[in-house]
Amino acid sequence: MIEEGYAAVSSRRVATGAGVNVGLVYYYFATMDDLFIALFRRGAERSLERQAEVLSSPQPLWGLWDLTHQQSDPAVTMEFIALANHRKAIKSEIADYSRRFRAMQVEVMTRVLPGYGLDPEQWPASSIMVMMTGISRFLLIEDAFELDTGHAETVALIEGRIASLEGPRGSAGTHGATEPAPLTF
Amino acid sequence: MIEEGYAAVSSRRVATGAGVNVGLVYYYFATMDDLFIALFRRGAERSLERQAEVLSSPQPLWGLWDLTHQQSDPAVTMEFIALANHRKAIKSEIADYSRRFRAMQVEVMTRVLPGYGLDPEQWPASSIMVMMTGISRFLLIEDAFELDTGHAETVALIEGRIASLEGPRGSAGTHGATEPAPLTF
DNA sequence: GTCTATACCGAGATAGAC
DNA sequence: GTCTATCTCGGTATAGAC
Repeated sequence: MIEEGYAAVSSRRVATGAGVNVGLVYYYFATMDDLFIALFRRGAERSLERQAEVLSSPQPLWGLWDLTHQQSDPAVTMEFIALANHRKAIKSEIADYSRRFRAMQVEVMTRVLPGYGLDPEQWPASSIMVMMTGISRFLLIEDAFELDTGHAETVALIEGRIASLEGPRGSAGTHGATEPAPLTF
Repeated sequence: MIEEGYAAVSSRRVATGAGVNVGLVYYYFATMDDLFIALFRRGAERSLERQAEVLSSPQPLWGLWDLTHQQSDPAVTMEFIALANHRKAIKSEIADYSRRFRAMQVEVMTRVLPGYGLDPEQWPASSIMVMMTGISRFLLIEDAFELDTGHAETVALIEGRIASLEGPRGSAGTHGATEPAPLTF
């Protein structure tokens, strides 16, 4: 899927890769869509766990930011999104999990951000999450195309804001900046 | 391609859709990749023209922001990105055009943003473009999945910043805010 | 330039033996 | 559970007549 795209994932190739017969693939997964959904679900569950971990850390913003840059292979994500464009079952599966990811983020951030001196009226937790996620995903996609115009500057800018809110990366406990950070995310 | 994904685009179906014979498709496009590249190029050229237009308007920030929300069908974009993951020729085609889009944006913004009172050290034009593009693309993708948590808030936030720099949407000439806008993008 | 005809392959999926 | 065998379809691509 990563190397050749979802269209290259066939029952025959899965069988061969597993050292097994084609019929057996259909014994476990009635259709190829079922197989894709099982694959997605397994990955999503793992990611949910990892997100829960970093969100419960002393520096959830740093945790989330770093998580995107490490974990998520943008290629496989793009494949699933493309798949979802024309397979309803997969689309709703992705939508369900995305809601859970977002809900978990917003729940934590709504509690944490005011302590950082961020006015929730001006900087709603949900917006912070949408913007942060959008930007980091976009950076990864561009990376895959070897596009990097403005990337270093953007990373520096975002990480500067995170640091002003949570203190330097890895310095657990020093967050809750003494001088209320400028409201500039 | 939009309805069923790139994998559903076959020489046979293209031929049928065009009311023409399969052989003729291969007469014009030696391989299906050539056809995809031609398709992408045509769309990209049109988009480049539209971008040039809005960038030369009196409110280039508003123009760019609105352009993403109107024009770009995220579905077809996703399909091309997925395609690019495993077809080198398409990948480099997309990369080339992306560089041209970004270069055009940065060129204009580097001239324009200082006049808005934005310090280029703190807010490099390239970063503004990366962030704005990333966020608006992300919003569109989520929309396709009927996810809208935080969307309204984020749009309000971004549009508020644009308005503080360029004045209200559509009010050409009133930009260059009289009171230097707070440096908060 | 457009068509007919065809070669060849791999896809999804099922039946039925073991 | 696992395999063999097979059906049916649609994919890419080409040769060659018109």
